[in-house]
Amino acid sequence: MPISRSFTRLGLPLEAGLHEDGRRLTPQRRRVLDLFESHGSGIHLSAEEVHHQLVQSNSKVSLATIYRTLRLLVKMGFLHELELSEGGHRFELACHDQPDHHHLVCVRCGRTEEFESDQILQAGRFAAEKIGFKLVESTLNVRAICPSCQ
Amino acid sequence: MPISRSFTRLGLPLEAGLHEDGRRLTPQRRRVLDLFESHGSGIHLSAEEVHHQLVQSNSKVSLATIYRTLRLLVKMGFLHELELSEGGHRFELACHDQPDHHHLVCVRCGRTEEFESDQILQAGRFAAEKIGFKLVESTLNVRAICPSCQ
DNA sequence: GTGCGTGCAAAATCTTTGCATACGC
DNA sequence: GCGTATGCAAAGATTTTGCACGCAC
Repeated sequence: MPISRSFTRLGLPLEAGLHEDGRRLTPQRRRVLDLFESHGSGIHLSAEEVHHQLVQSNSKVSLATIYRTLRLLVKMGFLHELELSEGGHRFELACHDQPDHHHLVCVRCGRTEEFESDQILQAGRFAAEKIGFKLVESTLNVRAICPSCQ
Repeated sequence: MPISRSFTRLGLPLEAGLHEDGRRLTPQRRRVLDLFESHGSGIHLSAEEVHHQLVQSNSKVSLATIYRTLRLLVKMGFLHELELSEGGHRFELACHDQPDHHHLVCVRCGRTEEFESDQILQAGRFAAEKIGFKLVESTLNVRAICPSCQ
C-alpha cells in the first residue's frame, strides 16, 4: 500500500529552500504552511487568524513568530500577500498552477471569489512592456455586488 | 479678465454633497481635498503624508481630523483608497475621466505608473457577471520591474 | 557546540474614539 | 443657538523588536 505523497509535495521545497539560506525547518514554520495547505488555495487569512487557528489545534506558536514566519514564507514565494483591504493584511497559499489569479469582492458582505483570465494577464503585460517594465505578477481586484446582496 | 474657474470645478460638488447630508464644509475638509486636487490624479498619499504636507503649508489640521476626513471623502467618492500595500493605506483623487485605472508598481524602487485598459474592464465585468456579481469597479495591480531597475 | 529561531514583553506604528470646545449653518 | 466638526489625549489595533533561552543542524 503506497504512502500518499500529496502532503509531502510541498514539504521538501520548504525544507530545501530554507536550508539553501542556512535557515531551519522548525515545527512552527511547518505548521503555518501546513495550515494554508490544508485549507487549499482559496483561503485568505490574517496573522491573527493564523495564530488563532493554530492555538485552537493545540499548536503552541507565538503571534510574533507568526508575523516573522508569514513574512518569510512570502519572501520565499510560498504565500502571497493580498491587497484587498479586508481589514489588515491577509495571506493566501501561492498556487503555482494559477500564478496570476484575480479577486472578486462583494462590497456589501465581503464574500470573495477567485478567477483567472489570460486576457487580463496579457493586457497587464502589454501595458507594462509599453513603458519598458517587466511584468512580475498581476492581480485584478474587482469590487462588485454579489447575487444575494443585490 | 475672466476669473479662472478650474479650481472651483470640484469645489461646489463638495459643498453641495456635504450639505445634502447635513454636514459642513470646514476649512480642514476643503484643505485636504485641495491638496489632492493640486497634486492631480496621479499622486498617492498616506494619512500621515497628507498631515505632514498640510502642516508644512501652515494649515493647522490634526491627524485625527485627517483620518476622519479621508474616510468621509472616500465615502463621498472624492477619493479612492488604494490597495497597493505601499506601506499603510494610501489615497488618490478619484478622477471621473478615468474611473477604472490600473497601477504598475516597480517591486524594487516603488515607482508607480498608471494606465487604463478597456480590455481589462471588460474581462473583469465578464468574470463578475458569470457568477452573478454586478461590477462596481476594478483595478489591476501589476507588480513589475521598471527600466532603471532591470 | 554553533548560531538561528522562538517566546515573551515592551516598543513602535497606525488608526480610532471620548469629550470639551469651536464654529458652520 | 443648534448640532456638527475639531483638537487633544488616551485607548485600541496591528506589527516589530530586544533579549535570553531552546533547539535544528
